[in-house]
Amino acid sequence: MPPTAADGAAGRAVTIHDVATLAGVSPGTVSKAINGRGKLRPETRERVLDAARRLGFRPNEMARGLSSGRSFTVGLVTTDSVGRFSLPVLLGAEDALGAGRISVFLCDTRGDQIREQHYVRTLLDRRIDGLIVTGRRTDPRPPLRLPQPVPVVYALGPSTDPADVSLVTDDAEGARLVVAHLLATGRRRIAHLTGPEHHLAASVRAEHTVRALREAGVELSGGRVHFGSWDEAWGRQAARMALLADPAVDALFCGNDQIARGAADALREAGRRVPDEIALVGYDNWDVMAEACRPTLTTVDMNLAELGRTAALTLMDAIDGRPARGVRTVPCRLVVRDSTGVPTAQPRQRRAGDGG
Amino acid sequence: MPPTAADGAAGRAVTIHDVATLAGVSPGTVSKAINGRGKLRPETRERVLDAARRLGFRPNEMARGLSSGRSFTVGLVTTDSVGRFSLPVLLGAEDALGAGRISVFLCDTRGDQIREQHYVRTLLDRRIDGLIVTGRRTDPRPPLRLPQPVPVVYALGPSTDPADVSLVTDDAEGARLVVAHLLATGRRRIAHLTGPEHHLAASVRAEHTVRALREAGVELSGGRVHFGSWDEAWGRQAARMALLADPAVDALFCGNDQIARGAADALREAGRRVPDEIALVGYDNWDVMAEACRPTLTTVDMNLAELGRTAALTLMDAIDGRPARGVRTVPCRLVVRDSTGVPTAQPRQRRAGDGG
DNA sequence: AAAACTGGGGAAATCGGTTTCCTGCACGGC
DNA sequence: GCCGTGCAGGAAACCGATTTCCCCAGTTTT
Repeated sequence: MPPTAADGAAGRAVTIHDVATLAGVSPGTVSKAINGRGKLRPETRERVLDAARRLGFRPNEMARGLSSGRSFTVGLVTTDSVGRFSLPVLLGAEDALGAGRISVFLCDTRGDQIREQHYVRTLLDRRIDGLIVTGRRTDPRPPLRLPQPVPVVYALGPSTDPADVSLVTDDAEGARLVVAHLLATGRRRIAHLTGPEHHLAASVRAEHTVRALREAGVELSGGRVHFGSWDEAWGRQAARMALLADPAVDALFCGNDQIARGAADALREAGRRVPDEIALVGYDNWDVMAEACRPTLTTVDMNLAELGRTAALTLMDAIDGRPARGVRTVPCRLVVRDSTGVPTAQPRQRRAGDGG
Repeated sequence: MPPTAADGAAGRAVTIHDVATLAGVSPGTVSKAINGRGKLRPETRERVLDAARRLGFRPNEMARGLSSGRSFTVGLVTTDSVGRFSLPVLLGAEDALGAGRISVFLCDTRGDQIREQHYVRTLLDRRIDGLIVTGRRTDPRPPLRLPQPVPVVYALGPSTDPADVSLVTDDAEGARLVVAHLLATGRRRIAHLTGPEHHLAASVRAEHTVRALREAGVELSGGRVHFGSWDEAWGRQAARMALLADPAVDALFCGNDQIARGAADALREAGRRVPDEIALVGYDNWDVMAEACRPTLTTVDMNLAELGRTAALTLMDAIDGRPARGVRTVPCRLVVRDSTGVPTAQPRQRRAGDGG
């Protein structure tokens, strides 16, 4: 007795052979009917498809992959645990790949080289069609050691090998956007508070901030960038330093949203009104920080999901025989909220009991 | 010419047949040698293994899965996008599964029923051995509609079907831990500020908070739970309400870390010193909130990674023929930081410039 | 010395599809 | 009426492993 659509727990899964029997044709013909290959009478094709439908036939992807040589799977390797930055990239990639009927193997190496190597072997054993590697932020990483050549795309953290293709955020553009916005809203004494100088993200943003200001004929408030760490405590401290260095400072551009939030607290405690007396800008558009900040925070969104999507598309191109190389940037965008409101404007949406 | 370990880009992958040829045996014998099955002379086995090593042979997992009927893969479906809570669960599960030589397909349904159904079909087509489903928080969800029976474990958000097995956090224990800690450190007028009443997490924690207090012969400060939303703005507002309702309140137990953080800000602005005059407790142990809070926040850690690991182990048991059923809780733990320091103690670690 | 074991390893079926090659049939042209 | 043509679909090889079955040689048993 051949399985039926309603066999449920009872029988084994429906195979192409069952469909062939029901339709009164050979398995090969079923394959052709389903995949639209070969020459078949429309009537036959319809009969086969109907049989497949009646049995609830779903082709075994492992068997299919075995003969076709393509598994329609890719590996998603996050070298440095999945975090706040890699997660959106991951999801963006998974989204785009899913649309391309490709399934995703998730591998979290927790920053362990041994584990990374192990995962790569495992993925190759499963005959993945390609690999996406996300690293930490923008700092480059050595390329994956691959026993066999496989299409790879690096996302977020680029490969040090220029022959590889990498997708990164455009921190230079982000800094320029912020500076342009601050200048356009009338700020002239702009300070920059950011993370550790040895982080590429911090140094690149700082460099382009200074450059953009200089091109506009403006000098950095306080004369130097305040490098520190990425947390709120540093934001509070750095804001106080900036006020001390230049009491007339009228804007703080922070290297991330946490620093900005710390700065917001320090400014409030120092009695400086944001945005009336001083504007505040963050980076990352991390909703819980940007929305909880008082006032809500103007910040740069790096479009990480878009970066992930682009990485997936780039990978699919490479799998289809159109490889790419080099480092490519994904545009970011400025998200304007209350912390850079036009200075003369009154604070908007002052919620009951939400005293600044 | 058979492929060698160093064939790299040139040739096709090394197959069991290549190994057989090099070792001078049949493919079947190679399989036995590698998997430790059948009867082989030690000398033959060694010769085969050596040949495999020399060629860098790695068995094709798709072929292996086809004959064995097991794919050694599982699907990880997050019904409601991957977020702050589901991510640690995911990673914990992936960790445990990886240790069991099982690879993980990641599927993010973004809360879309259609997409969920699509993913389930796709995963079944790939002949996954089992499924883990993570939902949003503790609120139950209808079970997955499965065309074929497959082992499933629900994590974080339980299934409404008691025949399924679900793993959830132990919110009752969390509330009891907090109350016990507050009472033990001498607090007696304890208020509870939390999220929307219709969220199970909020109502369960509230219920057990009240119950634990009552069992200790203490009434809730203000006489009622302050339900609201999960954000900082509500935390600020609710804290002010709690102070108004009971000016002598000496502890605020908050339903999550964001509410607690908002409360911390409101308390500071109201001139109440934490923890000297009033203790503050959060829930979730979300590091960026708990560590950035002034003072650092005592909170409940739900052990979400552990929950994910347990879900994976439960699933592997089910796959091996030992199914489970019912809702199981994973113990949580209290993380004590400065916000509940013994009232008489001086604030510790007063960092330079970090005025409270 | 014949019969019965036993250990070692090969041949071939199998998993579930895909794809190539080939055949049978109907049709058209001469 | 015969031959070439083309269409529809079948047979079988193949993808890369696993596993059963079987055979052969050497050893033990009677």
